[in-house]
Amino acid sequence: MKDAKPLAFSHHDHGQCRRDALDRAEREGLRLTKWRQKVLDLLLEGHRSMGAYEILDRLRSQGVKPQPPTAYRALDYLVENGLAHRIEKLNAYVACARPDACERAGFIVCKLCRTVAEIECAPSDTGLLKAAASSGFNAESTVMEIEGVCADCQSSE
Amino acid sequence: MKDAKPLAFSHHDHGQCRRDALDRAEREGLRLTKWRQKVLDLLLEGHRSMGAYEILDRLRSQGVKPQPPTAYRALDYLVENGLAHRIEKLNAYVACARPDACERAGFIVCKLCRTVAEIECAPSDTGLLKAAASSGFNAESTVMEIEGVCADCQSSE
DNA sequence: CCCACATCTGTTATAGTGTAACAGATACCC
DNA sequence: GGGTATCTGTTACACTATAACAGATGTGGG
Repeated sequence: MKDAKPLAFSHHDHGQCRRDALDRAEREGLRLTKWRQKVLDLLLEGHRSMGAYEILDRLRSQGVKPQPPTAYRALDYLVENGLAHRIEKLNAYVACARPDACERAGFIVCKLCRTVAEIECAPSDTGLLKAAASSGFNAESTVMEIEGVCADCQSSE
Repeated sequence: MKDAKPLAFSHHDHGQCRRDALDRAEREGLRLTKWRQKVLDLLLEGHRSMGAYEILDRLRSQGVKPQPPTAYRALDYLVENGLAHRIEKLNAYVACARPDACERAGFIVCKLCRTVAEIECAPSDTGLLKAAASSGFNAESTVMEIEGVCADCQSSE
């Protein structure tokens, strides 16, 4: 069964996640400038989502002093180009974990540790889309998130 | 076909929507205090979502001068008790349009006029839930939203 | 009735999230 | 090498949301 254990919540070769993301950026000729690279690096540390101001703090602890727009610009670019996703429930951002299928992504979000598992959702998962289409609605983006508490956080409560 | 035309995007007896919501509040013995009543009334004017500060402005134009916590308290109560929903994509709130089935609700959200159609999503719509359960994740809430432009706003662009 | 308790309201202040606007620097391409 | 597009730095501000505490109101039991 596919996705029996969402990646984020099981042990895996995370270095591979990182390489996949960087490979993809190169294949698609994306311009990873200084800030974009730094922000992506932070997000790729794991499958934990980070708020824009947490990212800013981390950048500042590296000796540079960027302002909020710097972080938001980098995040906007990464999201627009599929290297990251925004988690609406948390007002936070997470690296894309499925460069191959980052459209139709759904997210399992632990509200305690902010870890995010990215799941590929089949088109049939979105009865909403049919209802939208039937009324002439032009769909542009979808949000599918489940929020709760992951197994690790449950056992350490 | 059910939901062939989402309610919010078609002409309908909106008075009935309003009565359904108020009936439900009474059946469940919910305490609709002054502010909760006022805020619910505003949301029930239509199927348009409103931000907390838009609600505040509307309340203030009625002669009273509530502060932000007043609006947020009323909204929190309405959401917790199923009389309203929060739309994450818009940081906004909308009256519940399906008092009979407001769990498992999904939303079709016009980003221009902020109208929101509420759709009942079958359990099968959430392959995410299976993936979550398989990793011992304890799901507490779900977000399902499609954002785009409704037929009306497309034709008047 | 009236007391005790829970709930709701009023108020101040502040935290957290996100953008507008504009000037200056850098990369890219012909 | 010059013109264009893109990216960066900076200031200031807008929007969203909550903490904390005092006071008012409602509710049920004796």
